[in-house]
Amino acid sequence: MAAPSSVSAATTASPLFLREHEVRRGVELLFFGYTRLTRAIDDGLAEHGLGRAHHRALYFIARQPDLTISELLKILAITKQSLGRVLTDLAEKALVETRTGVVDRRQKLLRLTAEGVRFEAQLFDALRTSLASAYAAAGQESVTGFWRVLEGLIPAEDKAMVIALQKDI
Amino acid sequence: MAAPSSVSAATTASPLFLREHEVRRGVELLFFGYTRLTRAIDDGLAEHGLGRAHHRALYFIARQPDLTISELLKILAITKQSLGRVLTDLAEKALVETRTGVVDRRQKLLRLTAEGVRFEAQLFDALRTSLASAYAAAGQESVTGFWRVLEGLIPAEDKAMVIALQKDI
DNA sequence: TTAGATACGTCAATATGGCTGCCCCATCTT
DNA sequence: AAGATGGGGCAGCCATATTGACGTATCTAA
Repeated sequence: MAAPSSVSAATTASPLFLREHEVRRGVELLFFGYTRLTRAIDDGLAEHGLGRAHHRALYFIARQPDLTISELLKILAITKQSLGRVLTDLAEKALVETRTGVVDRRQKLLRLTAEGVRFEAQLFDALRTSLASAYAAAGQESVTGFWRVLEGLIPAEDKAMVIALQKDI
Repeated sequence: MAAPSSVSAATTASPLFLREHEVRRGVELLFFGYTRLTRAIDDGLAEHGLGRAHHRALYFIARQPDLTISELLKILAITKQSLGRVLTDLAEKALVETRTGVVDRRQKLLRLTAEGVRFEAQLFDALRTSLASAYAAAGQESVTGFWRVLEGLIPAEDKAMVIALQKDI
C-alpha cells in the first residue's frame, strides 16, 4: 500500500490502521449507492421486457460501437453463454445489430440500431438525473475524489480496459 | 478527464450542464468498482457454500446486532421470501441465531454466533484490504468526496436508515 | 375484551442471470 | 496443412430474486 502520508495527515494513522468504521462506511455507501442507481432504470427496462443484464450490454455497446463479442465478454466478465442469451434478446428486439468484422471476418462487430440508440439514451437519462444530482450536491472536488477512490478499486489487470473505454468520448 | 470548466463553473452546478462524459465515467467506475469489490469475497463465501446474498445479511447483522427481520428487510430491499431462505441457510450453518424480542415478542432479534462473528470478520478483512488500498492511493480528501457523492445517490427516504447504521460504530 | 394491525413464516409457481462441460464451424496465423 | 482463435450452440444446473395468498402469534386501541 502506497501513500500513507496523505491518509495519516487527516483522520487516521496509516492505511494499516484504517479504522474499521471508515471501511464499513465505504462498503455500505457503495452498496446503497450502486443498488439505488441501478434501480433508477428498472422500470424503463421492464417496459421492454428486459433486465439489468441487457442494459449492461446495451450500455457498453453504446459506449464503444463496433465492439467485438470477446471485448464485451472481457468487460462484463461473464460467460459466452450468458452473454449469448442477452445478445439474442437484444437482436430480437432490434436494439442491437452485428456485422462481420472487416480486418478479421471471424469477429462480429456490435452496434446499436437507431431504436437501440434511442432506448439506451432514454435509460441513460435516468442515470444522468441521479448521478448529476449527486455530483451537484457534492461539488466538483468531491467528484474527483469519488473517481479516484473507485479507480483504486479496479485491479491493475482491468484498469487498462476501463481507461480505454473512457478515452474516446 | 475532460475540461471541467462547464462543471467547475457550477460547483453548485446545475445538473443540466453536466457533460455526458462525466456521467458515463461515474456509471462505469461504479460498475467496475462495485463488482470488483464484491468479487473479493466470493472465494471465502464459496468455501462455506454461501453466496453474496448470504454475505449481505451477515454483514448487516454484524453491523447492527439485534436487528429485527423487518429492519433487515428494509435495508436489503428484497422480499421476505428471499431473505427467509438466506437466513435459514445461515442459521443451519450456525452463523446466525435469533432470540425473541424483549419489548415486542413478535420480533426476532438477529445476532451472529461466535462462529458467525469470526466468519464475517474474515470476509470483512478482504473488503478492508481492497478498500484500504484504494483509500490510501486516493488520499483522505478523495475519500471524503467519495463518500459525499455516494450519499447523494441515496434517495431521501433511505438516507435516514443509512445514517442510522453508521452512527453506532 | 375484542377487532384489527403488525411481525414473522411459509406455500407454490415463476423469472432472471449466472455457471460448467462439451462440441461445432469459420477463419486467421504460422 | 495444423493449430489457435472468434464465435455459436446444446444440455443441465444453481443462486437469487419475484408475486400472491394464507396462517399464527402478538401487540394496540376502541
